[in-house]
Amino acid sequence: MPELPEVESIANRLRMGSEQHPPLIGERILSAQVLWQRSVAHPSPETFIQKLKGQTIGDIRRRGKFLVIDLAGLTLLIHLRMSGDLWVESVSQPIAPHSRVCFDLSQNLRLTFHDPRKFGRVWLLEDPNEVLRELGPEPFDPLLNAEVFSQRLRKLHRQLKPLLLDQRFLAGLGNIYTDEALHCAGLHPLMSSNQLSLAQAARLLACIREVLGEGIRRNGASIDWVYRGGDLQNYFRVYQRTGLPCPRCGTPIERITVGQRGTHFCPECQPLAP
DNA sequence: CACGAGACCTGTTCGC
DNA sequence: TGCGAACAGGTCTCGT
Repeated sequence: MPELPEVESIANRLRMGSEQHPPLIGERILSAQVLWQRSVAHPSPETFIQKLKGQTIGDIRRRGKFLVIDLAGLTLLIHLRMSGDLWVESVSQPIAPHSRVCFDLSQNLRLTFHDPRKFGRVWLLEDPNEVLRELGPEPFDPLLNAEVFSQRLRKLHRQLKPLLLDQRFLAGLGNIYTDEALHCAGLHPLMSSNQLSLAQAARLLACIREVLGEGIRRNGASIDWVYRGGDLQNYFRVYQRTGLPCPRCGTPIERITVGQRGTHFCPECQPLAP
């Protein structure tokens, strides 16, 4: 589910608080419960529960699609994958179905990792880089300029869509924002990365930042029963718009499957060079 | 190295 | 109405 803008929105809400709950910074973890064992990637659920007890929440931030929660000498990483979300509830509430890991906090608060599809994972690590070092650069990293991006694209021979989804190449893009960025840049999802000119690479990078920035401003996208909060879904240009007119030229949007992912594009604005 | 398929999971929507 | 198929914001692993 959540891509960079959704994870950033969630991290911001947990850190700053909202109308529903106070900021979680400084909250003490009184106890943790693991309701689905495989949701804890590391360490064992028993050790996870034992080490978390009495910890205090430091900063809460985002790296790629990971939520990063600093504790004292330990870091809690959470990846929401397809259907994960984080809820802040009262400890007096019954535990909702599909809750996988619960953290009971001071002030009668409970942080719940809710994940119907069970794909999400949490890690408790002394060194978060054990997991995070595999990630590519952040899309907004100022060191990632057009020249650097162009060279990274050019030294690989990969289709643009699967490449942009590869978190080792760039951290944070998922299916929605990749389709939107490729449409913005006028590039076909099957185009080979080594064929991009410097100008095309520069445009693609600018478009990635534009669509992610719009997603962050709108607090992400909310689709179906998963994740509520943002409203970017009302502004999609191609994603889930198969057969509807391209907002730029009016040609019906097409849907193909690339790397087993639904892929939406405008055949007029995003031609595939021979 | 690059790509495709299968696995991991549950819930919703679509087509007959 | 019922029921199976298709689909869903992600990632890993294996085979070619």
